[in-house]
Amino acid sequence: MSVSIDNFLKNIYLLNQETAGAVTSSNLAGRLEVSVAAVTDMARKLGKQGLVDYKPYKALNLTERGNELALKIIRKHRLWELFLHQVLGLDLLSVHQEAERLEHHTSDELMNHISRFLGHPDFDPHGDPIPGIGGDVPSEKGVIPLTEILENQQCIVKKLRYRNSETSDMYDRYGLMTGLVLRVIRVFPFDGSIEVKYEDGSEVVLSGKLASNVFCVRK
Amino acid sequence: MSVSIDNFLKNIYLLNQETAGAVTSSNLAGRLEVSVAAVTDMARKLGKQGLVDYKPYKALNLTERGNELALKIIRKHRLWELFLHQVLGLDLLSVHQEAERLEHHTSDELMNHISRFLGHPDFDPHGDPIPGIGGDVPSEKGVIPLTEILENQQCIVKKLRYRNSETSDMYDRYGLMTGLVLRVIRVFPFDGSIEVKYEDGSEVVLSGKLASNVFCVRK
DNA sequence: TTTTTATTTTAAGGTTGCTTAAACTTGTTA
DNA sequence: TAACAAGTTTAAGCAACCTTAAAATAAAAA
Repeated sequence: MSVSIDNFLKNIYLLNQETAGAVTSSNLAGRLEVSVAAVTDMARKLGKQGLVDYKPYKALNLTERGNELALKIIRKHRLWELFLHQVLGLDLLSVHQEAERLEHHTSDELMNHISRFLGHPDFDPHGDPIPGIGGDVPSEKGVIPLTEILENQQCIVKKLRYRNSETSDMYDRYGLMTGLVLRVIRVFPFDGSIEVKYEDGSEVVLSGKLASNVFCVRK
Repeated sequence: MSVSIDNFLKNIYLLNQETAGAVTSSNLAGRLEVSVAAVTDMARKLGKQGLVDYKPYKALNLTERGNELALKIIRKHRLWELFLHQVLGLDLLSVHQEAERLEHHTSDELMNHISRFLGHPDFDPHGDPIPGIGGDVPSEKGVIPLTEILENQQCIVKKLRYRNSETSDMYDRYGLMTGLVLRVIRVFPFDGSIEVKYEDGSEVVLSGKLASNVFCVRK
């Protein structure tokens, strides 16, 4: 299984999750940073191999086998992230970049060693679920965007979406991290921004866009 | 830097060390498991890039820059080996196979984290020296083959050469590992085999060939 | 319904790292 | 010294994965 195929399958899966909609060639091409033609080629090829359900001009879907492979890669990615963060102390941004490469070059055996070392964890340091060996994805029941928390309710941050250099800076600026306890003070309908209070008593206003990427459970 | 180039440089370095002689295209081809023609191609290409000193029909040598790169890869390989063995408990054979892939996909930064985590070690679990960030190779002064130890002398095993499924089985069979203390009881000049005594009092005879791959320091 | 626009596919071609087979060097042997 | 054997290089070609540009299709607007 080549790195290209790995990434192709993985990103169909992720794109499907994130947008909850049809995965198009151009979406995927943008995400993989290759031409749309390259996506068509690969889709047809993996269609023949029974990993992707490919019909010309139609949305891309994984077959059951394709899904299994995608989950395997994602398992490796997220276990590496947690390991590098927890054991070696890498920051959340580096952790993603390293995992992005290591995930393709790690045997199932090594990954299981790492999983055992970590106590078979369910979530990575970004709050994303780590698929099990059998492909079962830990449930994120009750995890909702911060924007759905009502005024005066408390919640615990579970997940910060889309970690990249831009969002990472924002998260750091506001001290947002998984496990943080917040109370929603006010919601401003005007622009969707949300005023929250930290446990230490300090208060800040988060933009609606930022808040929609912060996921939490009600307390 | 591609995996192929990494491996090309690394194996010129290692072959040079091991045979202490000229590295030929066919030697290298055998080791890399590619055709001789592929080696010629790559040699010419890396010659142009200033990483290999290439002259047609002559032995292959690394330039200074090529040497630096080779040492960087070897550093990564050996740090991974030690880490996987010491921290995750993988056996010495798996450790090599995993490192063989991970070495090409690990950033310098991650490697430095691992090195720090391990306390900047000097030797990997096979007893091979781990090059430093600056490319300095820890000295193996006083490390000699077991065949050079005289009768009735004691020594400490420092290194078991050529770990593969064949040798590994032998090493396991005789309980040979780095750190082991041995006393040479008798040398049989007939076939070069050597009788040794373990610390627990048990005695075995090692073949001359096996003994020549066991390296140690006098005690 | 026809036309326009956006998206997708096809076609042709490039690069990398490999292959086999033929041609060529080199060094040794007769 | 001529010829041979071993080893090396060159030549031609292949597969994977990508590119750009032209052709085809689908979906939306007129």
